[in-house]
Amino acid sequence: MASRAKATILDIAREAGVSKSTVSLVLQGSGLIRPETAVKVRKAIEDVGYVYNRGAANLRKAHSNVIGMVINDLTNPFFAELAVGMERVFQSAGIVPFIANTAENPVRQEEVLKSLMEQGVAGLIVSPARGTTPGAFRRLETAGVPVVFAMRRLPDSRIPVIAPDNHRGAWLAATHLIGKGHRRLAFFGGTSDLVVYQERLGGFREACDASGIARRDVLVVEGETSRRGGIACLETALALPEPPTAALCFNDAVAFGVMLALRKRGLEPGKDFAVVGFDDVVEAEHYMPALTSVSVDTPGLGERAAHVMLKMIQSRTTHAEDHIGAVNLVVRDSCGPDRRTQDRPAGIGDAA
Amino acid sequence: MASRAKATILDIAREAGVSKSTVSLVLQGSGLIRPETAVKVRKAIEDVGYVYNRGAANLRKAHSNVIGMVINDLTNPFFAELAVGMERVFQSAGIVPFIANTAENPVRQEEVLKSLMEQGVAGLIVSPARGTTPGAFRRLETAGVPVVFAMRRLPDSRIPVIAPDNHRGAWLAATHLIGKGHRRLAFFGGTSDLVVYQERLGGFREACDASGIARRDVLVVEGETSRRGGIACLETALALPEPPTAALCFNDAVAFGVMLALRKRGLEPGKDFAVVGFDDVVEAEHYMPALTSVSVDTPGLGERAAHVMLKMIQSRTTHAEDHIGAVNLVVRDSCGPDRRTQDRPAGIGDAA
DNA sequence: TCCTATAAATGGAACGTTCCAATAAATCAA
DNA sequence: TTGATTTATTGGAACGTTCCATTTATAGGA
Repeated sequence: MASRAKATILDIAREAGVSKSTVSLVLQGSGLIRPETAVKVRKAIEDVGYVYNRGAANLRKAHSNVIGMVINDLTNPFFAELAVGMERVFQSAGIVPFIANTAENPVRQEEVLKSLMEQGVAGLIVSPARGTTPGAFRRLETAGVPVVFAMRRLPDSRIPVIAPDNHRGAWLAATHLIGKGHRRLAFFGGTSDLVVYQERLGGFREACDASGIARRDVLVVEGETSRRGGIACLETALALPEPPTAALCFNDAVAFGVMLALRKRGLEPGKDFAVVGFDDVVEAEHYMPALTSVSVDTPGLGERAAHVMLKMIQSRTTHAEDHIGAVNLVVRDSCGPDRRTQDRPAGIGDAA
Repeated sequence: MASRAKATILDIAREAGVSKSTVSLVLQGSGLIRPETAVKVRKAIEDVGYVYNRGAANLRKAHSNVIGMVINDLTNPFFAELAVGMERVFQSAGIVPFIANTAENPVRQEEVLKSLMEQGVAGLIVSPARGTTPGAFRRLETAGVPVVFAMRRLPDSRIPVIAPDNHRGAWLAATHLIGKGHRRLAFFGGTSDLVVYQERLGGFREACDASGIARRDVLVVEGETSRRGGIACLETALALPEPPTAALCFNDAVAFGVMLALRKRGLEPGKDFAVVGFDDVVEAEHYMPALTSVSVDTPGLGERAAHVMLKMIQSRTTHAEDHIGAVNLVVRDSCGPDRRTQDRPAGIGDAA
């Protein structure tokens, strides 16, 4: 029924009896056209079922209004929370961010970035996949497209980063565990090729060292940053002759896996083994037992990243300051005291 | 450092000493050009740091290669699973789907659809937000853009739908509950403006009627399709003089909320109150207790939707057959028998 | 040798928009 | 009235590609 060939501004112009330039002006909301003319044009736009062709417009205009969001794991609810924060600020700027998933695969990431660039994005917010090569963002840089890293960073790059204070978060968590009387600790999940991993492990180690925990009493098990990874980590740890009694997990997904694996073995998370997560996703509060976790204000970081992006686009620069978000430990039920401490009658102020 | 103005095929042509047409041919992988020439051109492409301008190309070409995916709730892991299925098939077709979130907001959805259309998408896979007006997709239709609905449908539209057999799934779940001896049942969550809701509630009702459960013994509580909605539903139900002993929930998120609220009241899900979910997201298996849920093969539906989309684009049609996916009930630990039945010594084959 | 067939490469028009410079119409100052 | 100024509107060139119709080079057949 509808006219087959799609309508252009020329069709609108004919319909409204004005020139294409006038239509263009109306489309851009220019104040130069007479209100009555604008009304007439807008009516014609409706009548012909016009769809604006942004591709054509971008041919002339300097900037598009598309912002891409490249994330490494869509199934991790953490990133959904991050995305929601960003969307809040982009929405009020009249921008619709497009989300693309790389599924932690650098090759896929390459494709995604290429596709986004070809689309002419105005900017990119990226949480790089693990194993991303240093040169992966070279092209973006030479093209002058503003890029912001969220949550993760690349070893030597000059791209601005929005991330939580990983070092401090891990330090907080470890200190808490030690304060509960634990003396053999573990760090579960993640891989050393991630900068975040280094930071979190660093904070963890620092707290252990400061409290005089011997190096041989801290166990580090690398693994996938997922529930499955957590399960695997716990299995490895408990197979050891002298297993740890508490663990800080790389993120909440890992922690959930650990709790699951504990249950499968008939152990009670929090009582028989203490576990702390990282990120504090909304599920953490609702788990059984509720997960103690390092809260990073995820939507807040998303908002911040979006703001930085907007500012970069506006000032047509490709640089910006890093932003390290404050963290704090949310203590819930997943980490009680060390069993050995617990066996003795515990007095008030029973410190480690 | 990099040449400021971005390179075009003309720059490549100059660099390689050929015509722009030749470059274009190489870009499209045409077999018409001599291999040595192709190599020369490809080198030039690298040298000038060229980025393909898809907007310009789409001006001439009939179809773009962008497919949009519009989902109503990014934070529901269910949709992440759906997206993952789709991505699998699109990836092998060399397509990067762009995901956009509407957050269950029809106004936002309007913006998202508009933006995607302006971008010149080749097709759209949509899970419409609740409260979507019937005319919301009119524009898409007149523009001849292929659209597929996933999971949700609109009352009177002719747009093809990929969805699970909601009626049967709910029927299965209700029958299971009744078989466990429950006589006062509830349906929690969702709102009647959703077609899916009608279908699921319909299957539920049918099973109740068939088993001779009186209408006044089935309670229907509408609510948000989220954890929070589930909490609210349970509160309402338990405030009643004769509360139900079991509930089928609109989806797993609601079920999680219900279990949570039960715990808060000191009740044990599965023992004191039976709950069944819908969708069977991966978390269901890992919950405490593990959630009995209607499995719909989410990634499979995603794949199917993507295939249908691809076929529609290829055959440049805007119609396709609906696809109703098989479902089955995965029985786990969240629904034991009715307490009253349980109080009596239960014999083998203790049927309802 | 010339003609024809095939292979490879090319120029130019078109796609739908924006933006500049130019025009036309309306208003004002003298 | 005339010229200057302001307000609305407009034609045309440009943006970076594709694709058609040509041209040019290469080879084969007589």
